[in-house]
Amino acid sequence: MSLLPTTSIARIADYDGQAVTLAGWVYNKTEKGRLIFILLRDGSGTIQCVIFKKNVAEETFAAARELTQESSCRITGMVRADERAASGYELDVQEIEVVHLTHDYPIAPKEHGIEFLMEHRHLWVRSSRQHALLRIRAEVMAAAQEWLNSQGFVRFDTPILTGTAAEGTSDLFATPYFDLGNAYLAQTGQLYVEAGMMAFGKVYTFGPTFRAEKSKTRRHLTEFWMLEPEVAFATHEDNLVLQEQMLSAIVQRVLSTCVRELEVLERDTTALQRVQPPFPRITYDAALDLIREHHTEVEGCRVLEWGEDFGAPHETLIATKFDKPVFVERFPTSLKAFYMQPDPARPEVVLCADLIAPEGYGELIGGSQRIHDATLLEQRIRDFGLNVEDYQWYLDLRRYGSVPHSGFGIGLERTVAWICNTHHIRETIPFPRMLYRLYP
RNA sequence: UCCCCGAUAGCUCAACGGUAGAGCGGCUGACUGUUAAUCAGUAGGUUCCAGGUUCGAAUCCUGGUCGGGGAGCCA
Repeated sequence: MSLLPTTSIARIADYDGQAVTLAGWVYNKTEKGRLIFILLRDGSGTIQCVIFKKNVAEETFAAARELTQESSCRITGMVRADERAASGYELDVQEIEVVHLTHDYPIAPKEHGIEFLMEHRHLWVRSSRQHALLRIRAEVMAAAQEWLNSQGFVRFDTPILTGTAAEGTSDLFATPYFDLGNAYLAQTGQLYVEAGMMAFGKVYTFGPTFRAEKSKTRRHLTEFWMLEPEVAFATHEDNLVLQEQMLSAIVQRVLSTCVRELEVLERDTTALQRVQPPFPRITYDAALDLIREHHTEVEGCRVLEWGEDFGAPHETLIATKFDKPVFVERFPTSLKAFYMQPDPARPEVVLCADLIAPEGYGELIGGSQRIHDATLLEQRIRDFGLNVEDYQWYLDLRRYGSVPHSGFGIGLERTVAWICNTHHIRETIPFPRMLYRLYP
């Protein structure tokens, strides 16, 4: 066998005219008698390998003939630029080493139903479209963290097992926890990240969060990833600027580093190129006016009274009125979490904002300035019917060097779904957890 | 939790109360430019489960299971 070091397909252009060894899996194969084409993928890309019977040893041609879809192999050959090749290069094969011969790979190169594909998610992730989506997910995660790090943020990991419901709202997954009763899977790192903020100034937590709600839509998972930055001394205004800068940086980086993936997904990138600060802002009150004026344009979109929350149709309607993500700020206090700071000019609303994505992907970000006064915070905990004893540590943050501060949470899967323009967020995470999906 | 829809070959589907079918995939063969190749041949069935109606049920009825789309809730 060849002694050449293994080369990645992504770097094949560097080896034009040279012999290389590639290691990967057969993505597709076409036999034409004495000529065989093998489309090889190695995770970094795909390349067509060409085998002419008269140009190779008998055992090499025989090996090429027996290769099936998703068989693993090492292929040695000469890299040759070719205009007929989709990637611009082909490999003229000299040797083939079959590593493992696959029989009856379930996912054929044809249309499949979603149930079948979800049941084979562990194999489906090899397919080009899924590969592109998950590659962009990884890039969004890296872009977000590297941008925050460059701005002086420190990653501060918050617990997944918690003793109480953080916000006291949504349904939580419970699990027995030794002699301490139930533990709950975190629905947010919000409260804990505030402790980190008081220690490091600018922090973020990034990890899976869990909601036991029986949501059954294309925008919901029971396990999803959330990135939650928190900044000391930051006002509501500072918070919005941070959000639009971070999201713009993420989108622009994906545009520059994931060109091939966006092509695979057939994403119209002109809409993404517009994602630059500043983003439009409207108040909750202005949003109600907008809904009143245009509600007939979206099915199921009824006029709302002041104090009612938006439904999915309302968010869709608002999104259609702007060509960038749009902030809706200053919601009625009763609609939001207990820890949000009242607007000093209008105590009936809080200094918060939801960022609604264009193209009907719903709320990407929810953020707010937090209450920094211990007395007010304790009062709000009681008003919301929560147990003050559970929040003593959280109140401590306001008793020892309290400062105004703000933060937000951005849903990773919704962000990726929007950037990729994919219909359902279940394709933006390797193994989606949903109401009726716990396997594989 | 509520509303709507579905389950037939490995996959995607047809058969609409009267013999269980096609395409793709698999296998065999032909082919030196295919890339969801083409052509010929071939194998492949507990029609989701349990009852019921009927001379006869994939088809109609009842219950269940599993799944899909949406709402609410949320990110």
